[in-house]
Amino acid sequence: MAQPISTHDQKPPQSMVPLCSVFRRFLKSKGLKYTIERADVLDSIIARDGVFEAEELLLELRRRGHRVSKATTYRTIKLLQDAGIIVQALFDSKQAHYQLIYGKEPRDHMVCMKTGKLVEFQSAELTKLRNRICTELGWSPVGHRFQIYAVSPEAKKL
Amino acid sequence: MAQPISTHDQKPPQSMVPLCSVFRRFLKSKGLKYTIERADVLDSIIARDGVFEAEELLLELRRRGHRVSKATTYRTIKLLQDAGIIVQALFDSKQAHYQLIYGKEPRDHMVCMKTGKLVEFQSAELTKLRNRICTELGWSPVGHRFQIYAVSPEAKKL
DNA sequence: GTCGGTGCAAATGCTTTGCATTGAT
DNA sequence: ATCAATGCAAAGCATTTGCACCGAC
Repeated sequence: MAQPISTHDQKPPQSMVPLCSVFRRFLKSKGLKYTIERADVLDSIIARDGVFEAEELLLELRRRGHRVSKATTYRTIKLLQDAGIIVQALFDSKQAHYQLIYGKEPRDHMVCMKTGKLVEFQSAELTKLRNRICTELGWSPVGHRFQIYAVSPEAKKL
Repeated sequence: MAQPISTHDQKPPQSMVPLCSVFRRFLKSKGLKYTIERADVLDSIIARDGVFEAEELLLELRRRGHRVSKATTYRTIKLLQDAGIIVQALFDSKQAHYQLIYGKEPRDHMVCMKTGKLVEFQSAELTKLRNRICTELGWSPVGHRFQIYAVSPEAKKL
């Protein structure tokens, strides 16, 4: 039912069209340009494949030898949201967390209250429930965010 | 199944013990004091009964003729979170939203993508699903946050 | 060659904190 | 009387923005 997803031992299901093309097409449709900096930001996001925050992304960019300013990184994050490639995933109010969603199944999160461990999972049942709730109330579902706060098996042993 | 909740036309199910006592007891257990300001903040939160943000709470306090500083309001919000009386409900990364939870059933949220309309609802099925997902993965559920992004019936007509 | 893009540093806006004063127990 | 709480204003931090220069189309 709920499928846990390791962020490390499996490749994400990529859509046929590479992400950079999707982004480039989006930019062109808005009369915007596909620059090296924007490509570098997207590359680093793909490299992290999962949940990330702005500061981490900056570090990843530096690690890969890319010299993109903080301002441009934030500006690109915003564009990628508009393009529907990433979305915000809020865990706390301190800072925004984002996740790559284009060409992926919706992923929900389970956070350990003791260790902070984060596990992503998918649940088709949840999506069905969401759609049912919307229909009952006359709304049209667009998306959702589901976060479970729990104690992980490892933390229980501590 | 999913029960929509109007925030206006019904009293919240209050627990037997008044909230102020719960708070006072919490403070005492921590060697902290129950001050007029803290009581005023809690009163205003109860008056709003639902989701609120810090700035709104300040306004509610002023409306009721209470003179509580911004600093104290934020400090009290933090204490109320520690006491398990309110929790954060994140809708966007701009600012924190909080909701009163003590003595209430867990409430989830449906936000209209077009009008920003917010509806709270309860779904026992969701909680059951949450528990099932946790059990399957060996975790112990503590709480959850579920937000549906959708288009409301009124917005569809626009 | 033209706009839009970039980096920098300054500005924002929510939230937190240091400090002198006030007040609950 | 004591020790924490308050209010104010200043500080923090993530994020945004103004502006002069740069570069993709």
